[in-house]
Amino acid sequence: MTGTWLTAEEQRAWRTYLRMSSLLPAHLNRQLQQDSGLTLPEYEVLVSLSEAPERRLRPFQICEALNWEQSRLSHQLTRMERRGLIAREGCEADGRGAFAVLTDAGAEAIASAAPGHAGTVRRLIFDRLTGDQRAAFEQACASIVDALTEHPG
Amino acid sequence: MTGTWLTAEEQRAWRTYLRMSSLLPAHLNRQLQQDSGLTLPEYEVLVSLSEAPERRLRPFQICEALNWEQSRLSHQLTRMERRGLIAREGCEADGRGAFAVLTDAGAEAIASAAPGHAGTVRRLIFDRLTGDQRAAFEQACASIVDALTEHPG
DNA sequence: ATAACACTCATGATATGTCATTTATTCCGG
DNA sequence: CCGGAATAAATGACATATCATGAGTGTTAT
Repeated sequence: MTGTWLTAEEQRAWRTYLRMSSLLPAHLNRQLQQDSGLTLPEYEVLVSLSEAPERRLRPFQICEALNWEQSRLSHQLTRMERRGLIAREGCEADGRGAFAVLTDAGAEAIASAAPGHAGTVRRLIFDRLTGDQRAAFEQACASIVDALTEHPG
Repeated sequence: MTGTWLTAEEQRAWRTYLRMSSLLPAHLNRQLQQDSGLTLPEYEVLVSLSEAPERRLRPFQICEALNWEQSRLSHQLTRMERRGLIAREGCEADGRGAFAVLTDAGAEAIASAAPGHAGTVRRLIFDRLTGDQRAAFEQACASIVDALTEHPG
């Protein structure tokens, strides 16, 4: 279906990407886990909340921000609530809704984890790319995101 | 730890990447699942085997090819064996070892899934990148892979 | 008003991934 | 040879992700 195969260059690029996409999250996850006891998904949720007004967001907003499935987030919030990183509150404006709120412990955790994580990202990635490369990389990622979000089907 | 934060441009690039890295595998996985009943991990294992001499590889070779953890592969092979996609055989040359062998059903599955998958990858990614962008993207991925594999620590 | 539909979120079952440990074998220095 | 270290692979316990579904609430057209 859909015609042609990938060219040799495309194949090579694609496999390089696959390799990277397998190694990078695993590495980041371990760095984070060892240095601060947080997992990468936890970190991402905490970042979202820490940047939100009043340290709180509706779950569906977190889903949009992170491009997660609703159910994944719900389970994740349950675990994070159990660990004291966030709390759940009801939403007065919308009876269906809820809020995920950053606890003090969560704020502390993200504050202490962020520098090490950011440093790792910078060292692994941005220190090794020229400005042009960084721009091209971002552009490529943006194109792919567009392709995935533009036509809903 | 490790000093400076990310610049605004780096942040933006990084978040774009994160967005892409969340959307792309999910999309590919669904396309594959719906069109051919295979999951992305299954597909990757089958590709490795289908390219190997005699359609067989030692598990540790698959791990190297895919950068997977050994235990993940072992569980995956168990599931794929149960589904009839691969078979396990002993290794005469090395008593500890084993072989994962592509079955006829596995070969059929990968053959029928590959064109659709490749087409999706091309359409989502390579059709939208100029040659320069593709090269820059590959280069960026390669740099990251280097960073992650060079110094074992 | 109210019925049909859409939205928000949670849950349970299942699939998948990770970590620590175990078993069996090979490799290598004495 | 032989004993200790390293390698190959599997396993069980647990963490996480996905899928299908359900319960409760809002929204809208008639």
